[in-house]
Amino acid sequence: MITRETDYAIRAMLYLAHHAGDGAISAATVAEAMDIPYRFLRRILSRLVGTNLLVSTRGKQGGLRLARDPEEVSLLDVVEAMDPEVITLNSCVLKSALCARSAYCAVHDELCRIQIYVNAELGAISLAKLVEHESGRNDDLPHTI
Amino acid sequence: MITRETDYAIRAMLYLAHHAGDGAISAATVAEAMDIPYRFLRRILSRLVGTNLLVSTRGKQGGLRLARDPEEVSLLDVVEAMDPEVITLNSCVLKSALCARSAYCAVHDELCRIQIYVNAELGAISLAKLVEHESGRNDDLPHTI
DNA sequence: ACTATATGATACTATACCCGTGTCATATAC
DNA sequence: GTATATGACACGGGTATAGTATCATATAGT
Repeated sequence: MITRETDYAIRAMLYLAHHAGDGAISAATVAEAMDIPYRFLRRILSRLVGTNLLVSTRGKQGGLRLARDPEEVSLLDVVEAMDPEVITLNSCVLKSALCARSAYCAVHDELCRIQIYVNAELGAISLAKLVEHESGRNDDLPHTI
Repeated sequence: MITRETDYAIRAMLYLAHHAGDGAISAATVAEAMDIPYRFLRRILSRLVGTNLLVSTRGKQGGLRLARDPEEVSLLDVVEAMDPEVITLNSCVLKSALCARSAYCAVHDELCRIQIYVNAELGAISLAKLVEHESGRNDDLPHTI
């Protein structure tokens, strides 16, 4: 399950992707535009900086910007940055040691197969693709990116 | 994320599928065989009865049995019985009303697409298939179904 | 140099969910 | 009648989620 924290992270990344090339953008600006609690967002952005998805500059005129081109950042990157365990279907998929029976467990095999597909799909969705989709449909609507 | 409760439910269903035709099996037997805390399992089985996946008979010689053939019960059935929100990738996938921007949200669209695939996959995995896989590989191993 | 503006790093709280337990009532086979 | 089984709740500890609060630090512009 994608938590709200991760959801906010995606929104923030999308906003920054949409404004890539505009220089550094402050957390306050992102919070306002994306309707995310400021202090909560601060911690999220901090994490995204720590995982090298964002680059920050301090002080006046400072802020955040994407560390890579929007084409080079996937939804999976963002999700994994926020939660190393990703959207894991079942914990036994992640740590097979958790389940004594995992070596012989058919359920485990099936879940792993599905999990691999999900991760591949998320990895194939770039921020650029998402931004393109959104702006193509509703440039003038309120509260859109 | 599949919770441990759901995981137990799957294990229990698999055990009962494997012993389909053997008559009613008590919760105590399932708990012992599948290494699930008895009282916890009781509540889980109660839920599976309530959602018509299991049929129970009370009293001596009573217990649980599958309400349908193992071929007719999917992993999705079990997961949905335990948690109506299933393995939902994101809550906005389920209740679009949660997110004001969902109508124009590309992320929402992509997640829905993946979610549909996941559900279809889970729906295509029957208990019979799982039991067949397991027993084909390790009939003599300890702690297997 | 000073100040306003920006992030960095923690620590804190309240709520909710997860996992498991405990108790008592009720039905039924022998 | 009694042992055996499920039915229906209520309770509690631990942990994660969602959000807040505070202070330190860096920097652009005056």
